[in-house]
Amino acid sequence: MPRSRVTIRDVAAHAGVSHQTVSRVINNVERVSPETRALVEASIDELGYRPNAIARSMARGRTCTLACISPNLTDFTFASIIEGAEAKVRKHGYFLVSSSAPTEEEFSRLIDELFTSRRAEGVLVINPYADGRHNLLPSEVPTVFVAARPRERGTVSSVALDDFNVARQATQYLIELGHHLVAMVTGPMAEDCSQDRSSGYNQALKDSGINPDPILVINGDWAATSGYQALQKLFEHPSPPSAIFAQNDRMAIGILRRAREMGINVPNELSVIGIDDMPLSSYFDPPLTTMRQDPLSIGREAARLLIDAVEEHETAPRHLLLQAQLIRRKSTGPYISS
Amino acid sequence: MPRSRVTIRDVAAHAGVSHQTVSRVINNVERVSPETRALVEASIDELGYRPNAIARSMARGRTCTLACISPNLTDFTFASIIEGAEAKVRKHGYFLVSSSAPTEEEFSRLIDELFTSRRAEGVLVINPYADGRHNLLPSEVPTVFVAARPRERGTVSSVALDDFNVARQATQYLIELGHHLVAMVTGPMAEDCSQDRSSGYNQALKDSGINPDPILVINGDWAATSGYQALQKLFEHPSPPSAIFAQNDRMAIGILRRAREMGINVPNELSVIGIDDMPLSSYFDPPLTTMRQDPLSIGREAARLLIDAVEEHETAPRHLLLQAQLIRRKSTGPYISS
DNA sequence: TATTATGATGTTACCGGTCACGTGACCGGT
DNA sequence: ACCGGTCACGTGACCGGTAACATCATAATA
Repeated sequence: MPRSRVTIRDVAAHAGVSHQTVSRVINNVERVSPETRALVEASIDELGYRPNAIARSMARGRTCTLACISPNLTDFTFASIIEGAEAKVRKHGYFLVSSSAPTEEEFSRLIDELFTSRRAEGVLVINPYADGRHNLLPSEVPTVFVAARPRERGTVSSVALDDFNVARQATQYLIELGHHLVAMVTGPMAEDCSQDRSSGYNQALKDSGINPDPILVINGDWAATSGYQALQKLFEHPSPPSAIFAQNDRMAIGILRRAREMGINVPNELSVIGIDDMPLSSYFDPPLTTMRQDPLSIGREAARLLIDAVEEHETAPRHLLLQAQLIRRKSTGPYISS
Repeated sequence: MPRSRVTIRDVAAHAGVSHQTVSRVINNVERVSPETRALVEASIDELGYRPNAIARSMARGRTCTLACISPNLTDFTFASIIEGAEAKVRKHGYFLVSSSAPTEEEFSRLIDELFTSRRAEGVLVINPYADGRHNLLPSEVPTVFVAARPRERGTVSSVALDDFNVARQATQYLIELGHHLVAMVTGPMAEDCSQDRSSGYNQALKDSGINPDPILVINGDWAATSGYQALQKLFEHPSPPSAIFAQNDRMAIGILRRAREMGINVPNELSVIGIDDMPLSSYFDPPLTTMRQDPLSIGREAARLLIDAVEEHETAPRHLLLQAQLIRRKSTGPYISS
């Protein structure tokens, strides 16, 4: 790293003005005569001057760096959120440092590294878990939660899928197809998300005058395996469901897999719907009907809220709920009485 | 952002020493007496002092920030590489700014933003494309290429899958199962990766005394659709292959899909192998046999090389090739003559 | 004992910007 | 002609660290 870069004072000397005038030019401050401005700009070009972001951070006390902490970077939904946020953030002149923190302990360490040394100006927390991460945040750091609404703290903004409504629509769709025995496989019930999706499911049933049957609700853990096992359990009953709402696609895929093994025809004997629209979900057998969420938008919106908070355009916490779109594929079909 | 944070001089005043002594303590320089050190450390604790990373960057001329540029952040392989690199980099006290640059133009703009303002000390470029990205890099910036070996420039390090060897193993496996008509679906032939995988395939055939037949090679584009179309084309011939080596899993999935539609039984009538081991590839129908690569390791290794280059432990460019592991699932089986 | 080395610590400048304020030229109004 | 105000620009300090050098007491050496 050569220290030989041209500075504001080099430009000043070359243009025959003071360094402050150069600063004014590069910051587009008015109080500079057109001639001087032109002169300085010529010098800048000639010397190939570029402002040093570090020095600027130092002087202004602003780093133009935002952070994003996610349980991992590989999950398609998380990665899409990050991609959306990164693009948005960069468009506004910031950089995004994205890190993974699977555990609360790592989360805490990361927060420490990022903020006590004053590297980042704000943080976007992707946290589907029902844990205490929000308690680990220094209160003065602008924060936006994604994919989870921190219940107690009304002080930070959040962006999430409208879980209740999306689940309601998914369930409603199955009901409209004529199914009355509609089962559900949930995520971990400790998580807000799973609870809200469950509420949406119940609401849809009630709206259609169907009595929710606890036997038709199986708790899963988002992994495909748990869907696989859930189907097994559901079909041990004398009157198994004719449709299943899986709270995410991975579990839905597990259900499809087990159905194939058990010789259950999807969609003729069983309809399955998920949430997410993972990549290649149209390539499973049968192609999966699902509620497509738009994680890129979630990321973009979250970034917008964060930037607003950092720049204090908007101080009051806001909570955004985004919708999903029903993607009809081959894993769902009208109810056929056996 | 309150400016009210405690600085090195506050600590100095509190401990009754000079700020330089405090600097010595926090940097673990010897020349400090144990008593003074203890005194300063007590003051640090009491005041809750944390060094300001920006000021440090300013003074040292080092930012402790590395960058990673990838075509996107959502592809599972890319995301895993980034996750591996991020963890490694952070363990060494750096931060990683990961950005997506789908086009060369955006790549160029990003490089400009990252380096002309001196924010980043090195860059990790994930670039599977056969384009001119390496020409857009300032030559003095430490760089590591991932997932592509820049052909001309021997000056930057690289980490990649050993495409040749992995493809050879995949093909060899099919041959060992008794197949002689082994087809291949390639990636875009402009890319090194596709070429090397093709060479590996040819080598495996030659090793077994099988004459490569150009009719059995179809060019794809990595997308599932191209595998889908490839199968169609391959089975238009009077003597279709009994096995297909797809250069990635997505195309293999497309092949499986089309095979199902055409009533071709996999693996009895057709064996299919891919490369990658995508998530859920065991949930397709049938579960996909594939060569599992370890993108986390690729990321880690790339980060290691980059840090070495930045810290000049190692100046000569190095080129790492990682291996993959055969994962036997249900999409491949012994050759059964029809 | 005088001299020199050495370790512990303080002083001052510096990194490359920004900020607050100072200064002189020029303007219009009385 | 005098005065206050605005405009264009310069001066010096400052952000919070680090680096180079100075200083001073003490220990080792001649």
